Amino acid sequence: MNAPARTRVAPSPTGDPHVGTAYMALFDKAWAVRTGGQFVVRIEDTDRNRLVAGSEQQVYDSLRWLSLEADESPEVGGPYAPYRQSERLETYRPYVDQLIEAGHAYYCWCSSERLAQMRAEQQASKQADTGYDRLCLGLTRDERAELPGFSETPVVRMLIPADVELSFNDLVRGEVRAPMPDDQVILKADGYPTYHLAVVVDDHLMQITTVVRGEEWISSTPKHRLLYRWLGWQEPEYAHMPLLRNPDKSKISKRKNPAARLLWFREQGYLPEALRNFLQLLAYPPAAGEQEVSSFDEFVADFRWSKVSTVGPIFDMKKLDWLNGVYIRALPCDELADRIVEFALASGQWAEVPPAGREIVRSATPLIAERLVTLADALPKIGFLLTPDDQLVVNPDAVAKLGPDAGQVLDAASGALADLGEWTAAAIQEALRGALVGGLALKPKFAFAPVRVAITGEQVSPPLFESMVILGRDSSLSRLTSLRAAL
RNA sequence: GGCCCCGUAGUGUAGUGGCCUAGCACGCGGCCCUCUCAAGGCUGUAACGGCGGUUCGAAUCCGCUCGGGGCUACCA
Repeated sequence: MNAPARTRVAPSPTGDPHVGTAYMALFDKAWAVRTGGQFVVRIEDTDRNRLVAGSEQQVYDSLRWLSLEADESPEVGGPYAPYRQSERLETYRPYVDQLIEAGHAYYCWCSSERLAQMRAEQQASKQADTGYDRLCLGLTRDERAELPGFSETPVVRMLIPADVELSFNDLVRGEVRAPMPDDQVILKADGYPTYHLAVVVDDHLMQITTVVRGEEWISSTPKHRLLYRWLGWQEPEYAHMPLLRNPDKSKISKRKNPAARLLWFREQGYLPEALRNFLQLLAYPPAAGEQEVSSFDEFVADFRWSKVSTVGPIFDMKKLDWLNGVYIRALPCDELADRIVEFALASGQWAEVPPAGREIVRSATPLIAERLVTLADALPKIGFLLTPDDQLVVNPDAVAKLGPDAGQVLDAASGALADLGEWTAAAIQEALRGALVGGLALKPKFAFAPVRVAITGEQVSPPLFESMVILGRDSSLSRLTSLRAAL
């Protein structure tokens, strides 16, 4: 058994929460729960230029929506607060000074213009190593000021030794080699730390034992390990997850893929448990004989890092649709009905719950549960039940496809139903079968089509007889009559 | 350009030298069921990027090659 792990997800509040945040959080949380540890949310807001108001709250809301609540976060607090990097600024500075004093870091006054020019030249000359050229290394401010490309406010850079260790062990991939780093900036001119410094200091101070992050960080890991060593701290374990992809195989992005926005799934009417299962599947394929549909508890019970995939998966929406259907069908009908109502309100399908709306949704949900892909599909399917008879819109295409005997069928149906003793699905079916299939010698498929169009306005609908029960006898007869008159 | 990660059907994958004439799921096609559409049942389709090794034997090991991705910021 493993020691209790502390894991963390560290989103940047730079817009709508990214689906990758939930993806990482799922694996973070799974490992924390598995080992009896804690899952922490830390907000990485050191990039002041890209901050977006409200984005942080959306992170908490969407993680809660997915049942991936943090044990510690800026929202709920915790023993290692503050959990927001912008509130930890004074925390980082002493370590920077310590590194400078020890000769592991140095000031750099190069202007961004000079840096850009240097990079361009390196590109043009197709030089092998493209890192910072160390112009400022060993110089005082005044010495450096004599040289071109000077900027008054310095940054602090790491002094990467030539023998930096490039290999490390990864929980998912085993032994991994990373590229040679350059003299990375760790403290920006505005006094904010870069990710590299902040992540190491915070992870250490917050006692994070297992760093779960995207594959794109593999190349930065040697820098982080160097900082741990210089600061005399114990390193965490690393788990680099495969990157989610767009259909064109590039790293998933909001520009190319609406599903890169975590909120998109909620807006589309996906169930959080289905999305959670889907995200799990992307990086944690079932072994032979195992099920794809699995709960979070089952996921946790079985969890092993070695089972995590190393290949970046492309989002397969068809699979998500299928999974969502599986979860919808597994929900108790009353709960599904409540979620449909909730979704209708949240999405704007309904401004408010119409009279009898909730009851109608409840009684109609059993009829449509197995016909739904998302919650968004529900209301359109039962709109005819929520519409007053005189406002029912009958689709002209549906009418056009009816046979020439439609009028006769409707008359016979009305006749059979007018004096029906009990208004139940079974009784309605029996009466209509007798009158149409038996009486008019029609095939069931053609016998019921005109009735369906009259009742629902469409060619395709939830089960007809059950729908008529919900609608009631008066409405049903009135609709049969209206279509008869309109033919 | 340099370094790193990855490469099984349309998609996600199982597979760690013989059990693989390559399994599963989604998708797609067919049939059954059936008041439409779904759901469900049965069934079909389709893949080891390429080339060389190692071996009695390779999807599995090695080399090269091709392809995709990532990093190469005072972004994370």
